[in-house]
Amino acid sequence: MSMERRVRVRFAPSPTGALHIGGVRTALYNYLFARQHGGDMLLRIEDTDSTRFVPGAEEYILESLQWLGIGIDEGLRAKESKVESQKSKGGIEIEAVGNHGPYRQSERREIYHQYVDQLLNSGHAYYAFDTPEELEAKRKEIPNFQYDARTRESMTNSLTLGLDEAKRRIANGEKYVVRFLVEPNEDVTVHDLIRGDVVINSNILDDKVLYKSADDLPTYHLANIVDDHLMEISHVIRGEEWLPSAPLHVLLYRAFGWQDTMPQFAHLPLLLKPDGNGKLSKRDGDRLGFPVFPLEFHNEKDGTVSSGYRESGYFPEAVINFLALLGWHNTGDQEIFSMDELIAQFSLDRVSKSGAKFDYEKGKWFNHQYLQMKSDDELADLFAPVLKQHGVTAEKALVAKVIGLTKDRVNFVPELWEQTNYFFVAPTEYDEKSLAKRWKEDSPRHMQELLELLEPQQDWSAEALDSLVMGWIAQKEYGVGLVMNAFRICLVGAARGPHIWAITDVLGKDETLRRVRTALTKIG
RNA sequence: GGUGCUAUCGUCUAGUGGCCUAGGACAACGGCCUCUCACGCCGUAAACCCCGGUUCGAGUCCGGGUAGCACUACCA
Repeated sequence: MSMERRVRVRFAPSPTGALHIGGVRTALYNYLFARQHGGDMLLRIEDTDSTRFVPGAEEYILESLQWLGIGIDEGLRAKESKVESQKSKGGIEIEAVGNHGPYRQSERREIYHQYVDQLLNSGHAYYAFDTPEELEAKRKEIPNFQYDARTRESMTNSLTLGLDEAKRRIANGEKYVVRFLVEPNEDVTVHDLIRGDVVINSNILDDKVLYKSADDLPTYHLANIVDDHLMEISHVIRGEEWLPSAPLHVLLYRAFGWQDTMPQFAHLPLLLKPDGNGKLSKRDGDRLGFPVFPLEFHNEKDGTVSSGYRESGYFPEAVINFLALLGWHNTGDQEIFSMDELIAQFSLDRVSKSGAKFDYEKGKWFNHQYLQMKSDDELADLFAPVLKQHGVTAEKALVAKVIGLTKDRVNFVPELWEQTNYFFVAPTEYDEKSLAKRWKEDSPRHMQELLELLEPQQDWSAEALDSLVMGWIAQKEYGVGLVMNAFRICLVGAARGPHIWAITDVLGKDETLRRVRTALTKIG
Protein backbone atom coordinates (compact mmCIF):
# COMPACT_ATOMS: atom_id res chain seq x y z
CA MET A 1 0.00 0.00 0.00
CA SER A 2 0.94 3.62 -0.15
CA MET A 3 3.14 5.25 2.39
CA GLU A 4 1.48 7.19 5.21
CA ARG A 5 1.18 10.68 3.89
CA ARG A 6 1.76 13.68 6.09
CA VAL A 7 -1.59 15.17 7.00
CA ARG A 8 -1.97 18.61 5.47
CA VAL A 9 -5.34 20.33 5.45
CA ARG A 10 -6.38 23.77 4.42
CA PHE A 11 -9.01 26.32 5.18
CA ALA A 12 -9.57 28.34 2.03
CA PRO A 13 -12.04 31.18 2.48
CA SER A 14 -12.93 33.89 0.01
CA PRO A 15 -12.45 37.48 1.12
CA THR A 16 -16.00 38.42 0.20
CA GLY A 17 -17.14 39.63 3.62
CA ALA A 18 -17.26 38.54 7.23
CA LEU A 19 -16.42 34.92 7.95
CA HIS A 20 -19.67 33.05 8.43
CA ILE A 21 -20.01 30.91 11.54
CA GLY A 22 -20.37 27.83 9.35
CA GLY A 23 -17.02 28.68 7.83
CA VAL A 24 -15.61 28.95 11.30
CA ARG A 25 -16.76 25.44 12.04
CA THR A 26 -15.15 24.18 8.83
CA ALA A 27 -11.93 25.85 9.88
CA LEU A 28 -12.23 24.33 13.34
CA TYR A 29 -12.73 20.78 12.06
CA ASN A 30 -9.76 21.19 9.74
CA TYR A 31 -7.68 22.45 12.62
CA LEU A 32 -8.72 19.65 14.97
CA PHE A 33 -7.97 17.07 12.31
CA ALA A 34 -4.55 18.53 11.55
CA ARG A 35 -3.56 18.79 15.21
CA GLN A 36 -4.74 15.31 16.03
CA HIS A 37 -2.60 13.85 13.29
CA GLY A 38 0.36 16.04 13.98
CA GLY A 39 -0.10 17.57 10.54
CA ASP A 40 -0.26 21.04 9.08
CA MET A 41 -3.12 23.50 8.97
CA LEU A 42 -2.85 25.87 6.01
CA LEU A 43 -4.75 28.99 5.22
CA ARG A 44 -5.16 30.03 1.62
CA ILE A 45 -7.16 32.94 0.31
CA GLU A 46 -9.38 32.12 -2.65
CA ASP A 47 -9.79 35.48 -4.30
CA THR A 48 -10.30 34.38 -7.87
CA ASP A 49 -13.42 36.49 -8.19
CA SER A 50 -12.02 39.98 -8.40
CA THR A 51 -15.52 41.50 -8.46
CA ARG A 52 -16.53 40.15 -5.08
CA PHE A 53 -13.52 41.27 -3.09
CA VAL A 54 -14.37 43.16 0.10
CA PRO A 55 -11.67 45.29 1.70
CA GLY A 56 -10.76 44.18 5.18
CA ALA A 57 -12.27 40.73 4.79
CA GLU A 58 -8.90 39.01 4.76
CA GLU A 59 -7.78 40.72 7.95
CA TYR A 60 -11.16 39.94 9.46
CA ILE A 61 -10.86 36.23 8.70
CA LEU A 62 -7.38 35.96 10.14
CA GLU A 63 -8.23 37.97 13.21
CA SER A 64 -11.29 35.79 13.81
CA LEU A 65 -9.26 32.60 13.70
CA GLN A 66 -6.67 34.14 15.97
CA TRP A 67 -9.32 35.16 18.48
CA LEU A 68 -10.78 31.66 18.47
CA GLY A 69 -7.41 30.00 18.93
CA ILE A 70 -7.48 28.21 15.59
CA GLY A 71 -3.80 28.23 14.81
CA ILE A 72 -2.39 28.36 11.30
CA ASP A 73 0.86 26.56 10.54
CA GLU A 74 1.32 27.59 6.97
CA GLY A 75 -0.03 30.20 4.61
CA LEU A 76 -1.52 33.47 5.71
CA ARG A 77 -2.05 34.22 9.35
CA ALA A 78 -2.28 37.01 11.87
CA LYS A 79 1.10 37.97 13.19
CA GLU A 80 1.37 37.52 16.94
CA SER A 81 1.59 41.08 18.08
CA LYS A 82 3.43 42.02 21.22
CA VAL A 83 2.16 45.54 20.91
CA GLU A 84 -0.98 45.91 22.99
CA SER A 85 -1.98 49.14 21.34
CA GLN A 86 -2.33 47.42 18.02
CA LYS A 87 -4.59 44.77 19.48
CA SER A 88 -6.82 47.33 21.10
CA LYS A 89 -7.13 49.14 17.82
CA GLY A 90 -8.43 45.89 16.44
CA GLY A 91 -5.94 45.84 13.65
CA ILE A 92 -3.75 42.90 12.79
CA GLU A 93 -0.69 42.39 10.72
CA ILE A 94 -0.67 39.56 8.21
CA GLU A 95 2.28 37.30 7.66
CA ALA A 96 2.84 34.51 5.16
CA VAL A 97 4.71 31.43 6.29
CA GLY A 98 5.70 28.30 4.41
CA ASN A 99 7.37 27.42 1.15
CA HIS A 100 4.31 26.55 -0.94
CA GLY A 101 3.33 30.15 -1.52
CA PRO A 102 2.08 32.55 -2.55
CA TYR A 103 -1.03 31.79 -0.56
CA ARG A 104 -3.35 34.24 -2.26
CA GLN A 105 -4.71 32.88 -5.51
CA SER A 106 -4.64 36.31 -7.10
CA GLU A 107 -0.86 36.18 -6.68
CA ARG A 108 -0.54 32.80 -8.39
CA ARG A 109 -1.57 33.77 -11.91
CA GLU A 110 1.66 32.58 -13.58
CA ILE A 111 1.36 29.23 -11.85
CA TYR A 112 -2.12 28.64 -13.20
CA HIS A 113 -1.15 29.56 -16.76
CA GLN A 114 1.02 26.51 -17.22
CA TYR A 115 -1.63 24.17 -15.86
CA VAL A 116 -4.29 25.65 -18.09
CA ASP A 117 -1.93 25.08 -20.99
CA GLN A 118 -1.31 21.52 -19.90
CA LEU A 119 -5.03 20.77 -20.04
CA LEU A 120 -5.37 22.58 -23.36
CA ASN A 121 -2.47 20.63 -24.87
CA SER A 122 -3.67 17.27 -23.62
CA GLY A 123 -7.13 17.87 -25.04
CA HIS A 124 -8.84 18.06 -21.65
CA ALA A 125 -9.80 21.67 -22.18
CA TYR A 126 -10.70 24.08 -24.96
CA TYR A 127 -11.16 27.77 -25.65
CA ALA A 128 -14.67 29.21 -25.68
CA PHE A 129 -15.80 32.61 -26.91
CA ASP A 130 -19.47 32.63 -26.06
CA THR A 131 -20.32 35.89 -24.36
CA PRO A 132 -22.31 35.99 -21.14
CA GLU A 133 -25.17 37.47 -23.16
CA GLU A 134 -25.10 34.62 -25.64
CA LEU A 135 -25.09 32.07 -22.86
CA GLU A 136 -27.95 33.84 -21.17
CA ALA A 137 -29.92 33.78 -24.43
CA LYS A 138 -29.17 30.09 -24.83
CA ARG A 139 -30.47 29.33 -21.37
CA LYS A 140 -33.68 31.16 -22.14
CA GLU A 141 -34.08 29.43 -25.44
CA ILE A 142 -33.31 25.90 -24.28
CA PRO A 143 -34.74 24.69 -20.99
CA ASN A 144 -32.10 23.20 -18.68
CA PHE A 145 -29.36 24.23 -21.06
CA GLN A 146 -25.98 22.91 -20.09
CA TYR A 147 -22.62 23.48 -21.76
CA ASP A 148 -21.56 19.88 -22.29
CA ALA A 149 -20.91 17.08 -24.76
CA ARG A 150 -24.38 17.45 -26.24
CA THR A 151 -24.22 21.19 -26.79
CA ARG A 152 -20.59 22.20 -27.16
CA GLU A 153 -20.69 21.39 -30.88
CA SER A 154 -23.20 24.18 -31.39
CA MET A 155 -21.29 26.81 -29.44
CA THR A 156 -18.51 29.20 -30.29
CA ASN A 157 -15.31 27.50 -29.21
CA SER A 158 -12.03 26.08 -30.46
CA LEU A 159 -13.75 22.76 -31.10
CA THR A 160 -16.17 24.25 -33.61
CA LEU A 161 -13.94 27.08 -34.86
CA GLY A 162 -10.74 25.15 -35.11
CA LEU A 163 -7.65 25.87 -33.10
CA ASP A 164 -6.15 28.27 -35.63
CA GLU A 165 -9.21 30.48 -35.70
CA ALA A 166 -9.35 30.36 -31.92
CA LYS A 167 -5.74 31.46 -31.62
CA ARG A 168 -6.35 34.21 -34.14
CA ARG A 169 -9.25 35.54 -32.10
CA ILE A 170 -7.20 35.47 -28.96
CA ALA A 171 -4.35 37.28 -30.72
CA ASN A 172 -6.93 39.88 -31.71
CA GLY A 173 -7.63 40.48 -28.09
CA GLU A 174 -11.00 38.78 -28.02
CA LYS A 175 -12.14 37.78 -24.55
CA TYR A 176 -12.34 34.06 -23.96
CA VAL A 177 -12.59 31.40 -21.31
CA VAL A 178 -11.08 27.96 -21.07
CA ARG A 179 -13.54 25.18 -20.44
CA PHE A 180 -12.94 21.70 -19.11
CA LEU A 181 -13.93 18.98 -21.55
CA VAL A 182 -16.03 16.48 -19.66
CA GLU A 183 -16.27 13.08 -21.32
CA PRO A 184 -19.86 11.84 -21.30
CA ASN A 185 -21.32 8.60 -19.95
CA GLU A 186 -18.83 7.92 -17.26
CA ASP A 187 -19.66 7.04 -13.69
CA VAL A 188 -17.42 9.02 -11.38
CA THR A 189 -16.96 7.81 -7.84
CA VAL A 190 -16.02 10.17 -5.05
CA HIS A 191 -15.07 8.52 -1.84
CA ASP A 192 -16.22 10.72 0.99
CA LEU A 193 -14.87 10.05 4.47
CA ILE A 194 -18.18 10.96 6.05
CA ARG A 195 -20.68 9.65 3.51
CA GLY A 196 -18.92 6.78 1.79
CA ASP A 197 -18.91 6.38 -1.97
CA VAL A 198 -20.90 8.89 -3.97
CA VAL A 199 -21.36 7.97 -7.61
CA ILE A 200 -22.57 10.33 -10.27
CA ASN A 201 -22.61 10.15 -14.03
CA SER A 202 -20.50 12.64 -15.95
CA ASN A 203 -23.49 13.43 -18.17
CA ILE A 204 -24.88 15.75 -15.54
CA LEU A 205 -21.61 17.66 -15.29
CA ASP A 206 -21.10 20.67 -17.50
CA ASP A 207 -17.93 21.87 -19.17
CA LYS A 208 -16.91 24.13 -16.32
CA VAL A 209 -15.07 27.33 -16.96
CA LEU A 210 -11.54 26.90 -15.64
CA TYR A 211 -10.02 30.18 -16.66
CA LYS A 212 -11.29 33.59 -17.73
CA SER A 213 -9.14 35.93 -19.75
CA ALA A 214 -11.17 38.94 -18.63
CA ASP A 215 -9.31 39.13 -15.32
CA ASP A 216 -6.59 36.61 -16.13
CA LEU A 217 -7.66 34.39 -13.26
CA PRO A 218 -8.76 30.78 -12.98
CA THR A 219 -12.10 29.89 -11.43
CA TYR A 220 -12.37 28.18 -8.11
CA HIS A 221 -12.39 24.70 -9.59
CA LEU A 222 -9.08 24.93 -11.37
CA ALA A 223 -7.30 26.97 -8.74
CA ASN A 224 -8.50 24.70 -6.00
CA ILE A 225 -7.16 21.55 -7.65
CA VAL A 226 -3.85 23.06 -8.70
CA ASP A 227 -3.24 24.60 -5.30
CA ASP A 228 -4.25 21.57 -3.30
CA HIS A 229 -1.91 19.50 -5.43
CA LEU A 230 1.00 21.90 -5.26
CA MET A 231 0.48 22.47 -1.55
CA GLU A 232 0.39 18.74 -0.97
CA ILE A 233 -2.98 18.74 0.70
CA SER A 234 -3.86 15.28 2.01
CA HIS A 235 -7.47 15.88 3.08
CA VAL A 236 -10.05 18.31 1.82
CA ILE A 237 -12.55 19.01 4.58
CA ARG A 238 -15.21 21.42 3.40
CA GLY A 239 -18.93 22.16 3.45
CA GLU A 240 -21.55 19.91 1.93
CA GLU A 241 -22.37 22.51 -0.71
CA TRP A 242 -19.23 21.27 -2.48
CA LEU A 243 -20.32 17.68 -2.75
CA PRO A 244 -22.02 18.07 -6.15
CA SER A 245 -18.84 19.48 -7.68
CA ALA A 246 -16.55 16.91 -6.11
CA PRO A 247 -16.86 14.54 -9.12
CA LEU A 248 -15.68 17.37 -11.35
CA HIS A 249 -12.69 17.79 -9.08
CA VAL A 250 -11.91 14.11 -9.30
CA LEU A 251 -12.02 14.38 -13.08
CA LEU A 252 -9.66 17.32 -12.92
CA TYR A 253 -7.16 15.38 -10.82
CA ARG A 254 -7.28 12.62 -13.39
CA ALA A 255 -6.87 15.01 -16.30
CA PHE A 256 -3.71 16.30 -14.68
CA GLY A 257 -2.51 12.78 -13.94
CA TRP A 258 -2.52 13.42 -10.22
CA GLN A 259 -4.97 10.74 -9.17
CA ASP A 260 -2.38 8.97 -7.04
CA THR A 261 -1.91 11.94 -4.76
CA MET A 262 -5.46 13.17 -4.86
CA PRO A 263 -6.55 14.29 -1.40
CA GLN A 264 -9.27 12.47 0.47
CA PHE A 265 -12.58 14.26 0.74
CA ALA A 266 -14.87 14.92 3.67
CA HIS A 267 -18.00 16.98 3.16
CA LEU A 268 -19.38 18.49 6.33
CA PRO A 269 -23.11 18.84 7.03
CA LEU A 270 -24.56 22.31 6.78
CA LEU A 271 -25.46 24.66 9.61
CA LEU A 272 -29.19 25.32 9.35
CA LYS A 273 -31.36 28.19 10.53
CA PRO A 274 -32.92 27.69 13.99
CA ASP A 275 -36.48 27.88 12.73
CA GLY A 276 -37.74 26.47 9.48
CA ASN A 277 -35.34 24.97 6.99
CA GLY A 278 -32.41 26.06 4.96
CA LYS A 279 -28.90 27.28 5.41
CA LEU A 280 -28.17 29.64 8.27
CA SER A 281 -27.76 33.14 6.89
CA LYS A 282 -26.88 36.57 8.16
CA ARG A 283 -30.54 37.52 7.82
CA ASP A 284 -31.52 34.81 10.31
CA GLY A 285 -29.19 36.31 12.86
CA ASP A 286 -30.60 39.78 12.34
CA ARG A 287 -34.15 38.46 12.43
CA LEU A 288 -33.71 36.32 15.54
CA GLY A 289 -31.24 38.57 17.31
CA PHE A 290 -27.97 36.70 17.48
CA PRO A 291 -24.60 37.01 15.75
CA VAL A 292 -23.69 34.87 12.78
CA PHE A 293 -20.10 36.07 12.70
CA PRO A 294 -17.25 35.66 15.15
CA LEU A 295 -16.30 39.34 15.24
CA GLU A 296 -18.18 42.52 14.54
CA PHE A 297 -17.67 43.47 10.92
CA HIS A 298 -17.97 46.81 9.20
CA ASN A 299 -18.42 46.13 5.53
CA GLU A 300 -16.87 49.00 3.61
CA LYS A 301 -18.40 47.84 0.39
CA ASP A 302 -22.05 47.94 1.33
CA GLY A 303 -21.85 49.94 4.54
CA THR A 304 -23.45 47.27 6.70
CA VAL A 305 -22.38 46.37 10.22
CA SER A 306 -22.69 42.79 11.42
CA SER A 307 -22.61 41.87 15.09
CA GLY A 308 -20.05 39.41 16.36
CA TYR A 309 -19.73 36.83 19.10
CA ARG A 310 -16.73 38.54 20.59
CA GLU A 311 -18.52 41.87 20.97
CA SER A 312 -21.60 40.13 22.36
CA GLY A 313 -19.54 38.93 25.29
CA TYR A 314 -18.78 35.38 24.21
CA PHE A 315 -15.63 33.61 25.24
CA PRO A 316 -13.78 32.05 22.33
CA GLU A 317 -13.63 28.72 24.18
CA ALA A 318 -17.41 28.71 24.46
CA VAL A 319 -17.87 29.44 20.77
CA ILE A 320 -15.44 26.67 19.91
CA ASN A 321 -17.13 24.16 22.20
CA PHE A 322 -20.57 25.06 20.92
CA LEU A 323 -19.54 24.87 17.29
CA ALA A 324 -17.62 21.64 17.70
CA LEU A 325 -20.78 19.90 18.90
CA LEU A 326 -22.87 21.19 16.01
CA GLY A 327 -22.21 18.28 13.71
CA TRP A 328 -19.86 16.19 15.76
CA HIS A 329 -20.31 14.19 18.95
CA ASN A 330 -18.33 11.51 20.64
CA THR A 331 -19.95 8.50 22.24
CA GLY A 332 -20.79 9.33 25.81
CA ASP A 333 -22.40 12.28 27.49
CA GLN A 334 -19.61 14.83 27.69
CA GLU A 335 -20.71 18.33 26.71
CA ILE A 336 -17.85 20.52 27.84
CA PHE A 337 -14.68 20.12 25.81
CA SER A 338 -11.48 22.11 25.90
CA MET A 339 -9.63 22.59 22.64
CA ASP A 340 -7.13 19.93 23.72
CA GLU A 341 -9.90 17.46 24.44
CA LEU A 342 -11.44 18.17 21.07
CA ILE A 343 -8.11 17.59 19.37
CA ALA A 344 -7.74 14.29 21.18
CA GLN A 345 -11.28 13.05 20.57
CA PHE A 346 -12.34 14.51 17.23
CA SER A 347 -12.82 12.15 14.35
CA LEU A 348 -14.35 12.53 10.93
CA ASP A 349 -16.29 9.31 11.15
CA ARG A 350 -18.23 10.70 14.08
CA VAL A 351 -19.31 13.76 12.15
CA SER A 352 -23.05 13.67 11.42
CA LYS A 353 -24.33 13.38 7.90
CA SER A 354 -27.36 15.59 8.38
CA GLY A 355 -27.48 19.35 8.82
CA ALA A 356 -27.57 20.86 12.30
CA LYS A 357 -29.99 23.59 13.25
CA PHE A 358 -28.27 26.42 14.96
CA ASP A 359 -29.48 26.49 18.60
CA TYR A 360 -28.56 29.88 19.94
CA GLU A 361 -29.97 29.13 23.41
CA LYS A 362 -27.49 26.33 23.86
CA GLY A 363 -24.74 28.69 22.83
CA LYS A 364 -25.62 30.90 25.76
CA TRP A 365 -25.51 27.94 28.09
CA PHE A 366 -22.00 27.12 26.94
CA ASN A 367 -20.91 30.64 27.67
CA HIS A 368 -22.46 30.38 31.11
CA GLN A 369 -20.44 27.26 31.79
CA TYR A 370 -17.19 28.87 30.75
CA LEU A 371 -17.94 32.03 32.70
CA GLN A 372 -18.39 29.97 35.87
CA MET A 373 -15.00 28.37 35.30
CA LYS A 374 -13.21 31.70 35.29
CA SER A 375 -11.77 33.08 38.49
CA ASP A 376 -13.30 36.17 40.04
CA ASP A 377 -10.03 37.93 39.41
CA GLU A 378 -10.03 37.16 35.72
CA LEU A 379 -13.62 38.25 35.42
CA ALA A 380 -12.85 41.47 37.27
CA ASP A 381 -10.33 42.34 34.56
CA LEU A 382 -12.81 41.55 31.82
CA PHE A 383 -15.51 43.52 33.60
CA ALA A 384 -13.35 46.59 34.12
CA PRO A 385 -14.15 48.19 30.74
CA VAL A 386 -17.86 47.79 31.40
CA LEU A 387 -17.53 49.51 34.77
CA LYS A 388 -15.55 52.30 33.22
CA GLN A 389 -18.21 52.70 30.60
CA HIS A 390 -20.71 53.28 33.39
CA GLY A 391 -18.44 55.80 35.04
CA VAL A 392 -17.59 53.57 37.97
CA THR A 393 -14.16 53.34 39.47
CA ALA A 394 -13.62 50.63 42.03
CA GLU A 395 -10.76 48.59 43.40
CA LYS A 396 -10.21 45.31 41.65
CA ALA A 397 -10.44 43.35 44.90
CA LEU A 398 -13.87 44.75 45.54
CA VAL A 399 -14.99 44.13 41.98
CA ALA A 400 -13.80 40.54 42.20
CA LYS A 401 -15.64 40.06 45.46
CA VAL A 402 -18.89 41.41 44.02
CA ILE A 403 -18.49 39.23 40.95
CA GLY A 404 -18.04 36.22 43.17
CA LEU A 405 -21.44 36.94 44.68
CA THR A 406 -23.26 37.36 41.38
CA LYS A 407 -21.55 35.54 38.55
CA ASP A 408 -23.61 32.39 38.82
CA ARG A 409 -26.63 34.26 37.54
CA VAL A 410 -25.19 35.62 34.30
CA ASN A 411 -24.23 34.19 30.93
CA PHE A 412 -22.06 37.06 29.78
CA VAL A 413 -19.59 39.47 31.34
CA PRO A 414 -21.53 42.59 30.29
CA GLU A 415 -24.59 41.20 32.10
CA LEU A 416 -22.63 41.49 35.31
CA TRP A 417 -23.47 45.17 35.37
CA GLU A 418 -27.20 44.53 35.80
CA GLN A 419 -26.38 42.23 38.71
CA THR A 420 -23.83 44.38 40.44
CA ASN A 421 -24.59 48.04 39.71
CA TYR A 422 -26.17 48.64 43.14
CA PHE A 423 -22.90 47.69 44.83
CA PHE A 424 -21.28 50.67 43.17
CA VAL A 425 -24.12 53.14 42.79
CA ALA A 426 -26.90 53.70 45.34
CA PRO A 427 -30.37 53.10 43.93
CA THR A 428 -32.12 56.23 42.73
CA GLU A 429 -35.38 54.56 41.96
CA TYR A 430 -37.20 51.54 43.27
CA ASP A 431 -38.66 48.72 41.25
CA GLU A 432 -42.46 49.03 41.03
CA LYS A 433 -43.18 45.33 41.15
CA SER A 434 -40.91 44.71 44.11
CA LEU A 435 -42.52 47.62 45.92
CA ALA A 436 -46.02 46.36 45.24
CA LYS A 437 -45.18 42.92 46.52
CA ARG A 438 -42.72 43.59 49.35
CA TRP A 439 -43.16 47.15 50.61
CA LYS A 440 -46.15 47.13 52.95
CA GLU A 441 -47.84 49.61 55.20
CA ASP A 442 -45.63 48.68 58.16
CA SER A 443 -42.40 48.77 56.18
CA PRO A 444 -41.44 52.41 56.90
CA ARG A 445 -41.87 51.79 60.63
CA HIS A 446 -39.89 48.56 60.42
CA MET A 447 -37.05 50.29 58.59
CA GLN A 448 -37.05 53.12 61.13
CA GLU A 449 -36.72 50.59 63.95
CA LEU A 450 -34.07 48.69 62.03
CA LEU A 451 -32.12 51.88 61.61
CA GLU A 452 -32.20 52.50 65.33
CA LEU A 453 -31.13 48.91 65.95
CA LEU A 454 -28.18 49.10 63.56
CA GLU A 455 -26.88 52.58 64.35
CA PRO A 456 -25.10 51.61 67.59
CA GLN A 457 -23.88 48.28 66.13
CA GLN A 458 -20.10 47.92 66.20
CA ASP A 459 -19.56 44.40 64.90
CA TRP A 460 -20.60 44.58 61.23
CA SER A 461 -19.88 40.95 60.38
CA ALA A 462 -22.56 38.90 58.67
CA GLU A 463 -22.84 36.60 61.68
CA ALA A 464 -23.28 39.44 64.15
CA LEU A 465 -25.82 41.24 62.01
CA ASP A 466 -27.76 38.08 61.37
CA SER A 467 -28.17 37.21 65.02
CA LEU A 468 -28.90 40.81 65.96
CA VAL A 469 -31.57 41.39 63.31
CA MET A 470 -33.10 37.94 63.48
CA GLY A 471 -33.30 38.22 67.23
CA TRP A 472 -35.04 41.54 66.96
CA ILE A 473 -37.51 40.26 64.36
CA ALA A 474 -38.31 37.25 66.49
CA GLN A 475 -38.78 39.32 69.59
CA LYS A 476 -41.10 41.74 67.82
CA GLU A 477 -42.82 38.83 66.09
CA TYR A 478 -42.46 40.50 62.71
CA GLY A 479 -42.49 38.52 59.48
CA VAL A 480 -38.92 37.73 58.47
CA GLY A 481 -39.70 37.96 54.78
CA LEU A 482 -41.52 41.22 55.18
CA VAL A 483 -38.72 42.97 57.02
CA MET A 484 -35.84 41.51 55.09
CA ASN A 485 -37.34 42.29 51.71
CA ALA A 486 -38.09 45.83 52.67
CA PHE A 487 -34.49 46.12 53.82
CA ARG A 488 -33.35 44.62 50.55
CA ILE A 489 -35.37 47.12 48.55
CA CYS A 490 -33.69 49.95 50.46
CA LEU A 491 -30.23 48.62 49.61
CA VAL A 492 -30.73 47.22 46.11
CA GLY A 493 -33.74 49.09 44.78
CA ALA A 494 -35.52 45.83 44.03
CA ALA A 495 -36.27 42.41 45.49
CA ARG A 496 -33.31 40.62 44.01
CA GLY A 497 -29.65 39.93 44.52
CA PRO A 498 -27.46 37.73 46.71
CA HIS A 499 -27.79 37.12 50.41
CA ILE A 500 -28.48 40.35 52.26
CA TRP A 501 -25.56 40.07 54.69
CA ALA A 502 -23.25 39.72 51.74
CA ILE A 503 -24.60 43.02 50.50
CA THR A 504 -24.27 44.83 53.81
CA ASP A 505 -20.76 43.46 54.08
CA VAL A 506 -19.71 45.03 50.79
CA LEU A 507 -21.58 48.25 51.41
CA GLY A 508 -20.32 48.77 54.95
CA LYS A 509 -22.17 50.30 57.82
CA ASP A 510 -22.29 53.94 56.71
CA GLU A 511 -23.52 53.24 53.21
CA THR A 512 -26.05 50.68 54.44
CA LEU A 513 -27.60 53.11 56.88
CA ARG A 514 -27.49 55.93 54.37
CA ARG A 515 -29.45 53.88 51.85
CA VAL A 516 -32.11 53.02 54.40
CA ARG A 517 -32.54 56.68 55.28
CA THR A 518 -32.71 57.65 51.63
CA ALA A 519 -35.33 55.02 50.94
CA LEU A 520 -37.34 56.21 53.90
CA THR A 521 -37.51 59.72 52.51
CA LYS A 522 -38.17 58.61 48.95
CA ILE A 523 -40.72 55.85 49.39
CA GLY A 524 -41.51 56.03 53.09
C1' G B 1 -37.03 20.33 -13.87
C1' G B 2 -32.28 17.41 -13.28
C1' U B 3 -28.50 15.30 -9.98
C1' G B 4 -26.84 14.31 -5.23
C1' C B 5 -27.12 14.16 0.06
C1' U B 6 -30.00 13.43 4.42
C1' A B 7 -34.02 11.57 7.85
C1' U B 8 -34.14 9.41 16.54
C1' C B 9 -37.56 14.10 21.69
C1' G B 10 -39.06 21.46 19.83
C1' U B 11 -33.22 21.65 19.20
C1' C B 12 -27.98 19.25 19.38
C1' U B 13 -27.27 14.22 19.70
C1' A B 14 -26.13 8.66 21.92
C1' G B 15 -27.48 4.25 19.51
C1' U B 16 -23.45 0.20 14.27
C1' G B 17 -29.36 -6.58 14.95
C1' G B 18 -31.02 -8.59 21.19
C1' C B 19 -27.84 -4.39 26.75
C1' C B 20 -33.76 0.24 23.96
C1' U B 21 -40.07 -0.31 28.66
C1' A B 22 -34.56 4.44 23.22
C1' G B 23 -29.67 7.43 27.00
C1' G B 24 -27.47 12.58 27.70
C1' A B 25 -27.57 18.00 26.94
C1' C B 26 -30.26 22.83 25.72
C1' A B 27 -35.07 24.81 25.99
C1' A B 28 -40.09 23.99 28.52
C1' C B 29 -42.78 22.60 32.91
C1' G B 30 -43.05 21.15 38.31
C1' G B 31 -40.69 20.69 43.06
C1' C B 32 -36.68 21.50 46.66
C1' C B 33 -33.40 25.26 48.64
C1' U B 34 -34.63 30.43 50.48
C1' C B 35 -35.35 37.13 53.21
C1' U B 36 -35.74 38.15 47.20
C1' C B 37 -34.24 37.23 42.17
C1' A B 38 -31.15 33.91 40.20
C1' C B 39 -27.79 29.67 40.40
C1' G B 40 -27.85 24.78 41.88
C1' C B 41 -30.22 20.12 42.87
C1' C B 42 -34.33 16.67 42.04
C1' G B 43 -38.22 15.35 38.92
C1' U B 44 -42.09 15.53 34.62
C1' A B 45 -43.41 15.81 29.66
C1' A B 46 -41.14 14.95 24.96
C1' A B 47 -38.57 11.17 19.45
C1' C B 48 -37.04 6.16 16.10
C1' C B 49 -40.81 9.96 8.62
C1' C B 50 -44.16 6.11 6.07
C1' C B 51 -44.81 1.23 3.74
C1' G B 52 -42.82 -3.31 2.63
C1' G B 53 -38.78 -7.00 3.06
C1' U B 54 -34.61 -9.88 5.52
C1' U B 55 -34.35 -12.10 10.50
C1' C B 56 -36.24 -16.04 16.02
C1' G B 57 -35.62 -10.60 16.77
C1' A B 58 -34.89 -3.93 13.40
C1' G B 59 -34.19 2.64 15.59
C1' U B 60 -30.05 -0.36 13.82
C1' C B 61 -29.66 -4.21 7.40
C1' C B 62 -32.27 -4.00 2.29
C1' G B 63 -36.04 -1.96 -1.23
C1' G B 64 -39.71 1.58 -2.36
C1' G B 65 -42.12 5.98 -1.10
C1' U B 66 -42.38 10.77 1.23
C1' A B 67 -40.17 15.06 3.01
C1' G B 68 -36.15 18.45 3.72
C1' C B 69 -31.75 20.42 2.06
C1' A B 70 -27.65 21.32 -1.33
C1' C B 71 -25.98 21.92 -6.19
C1' U B 72 -27.36 23.07 -11.07
C1' A B 73 -22.77 30.80 -12.95
C1' C B 74 -17.09 33.56 -16.80
C1' C B 75 -19.47 32.86 -7.31
C1' A B 76 -16.87 30.49 -4.03
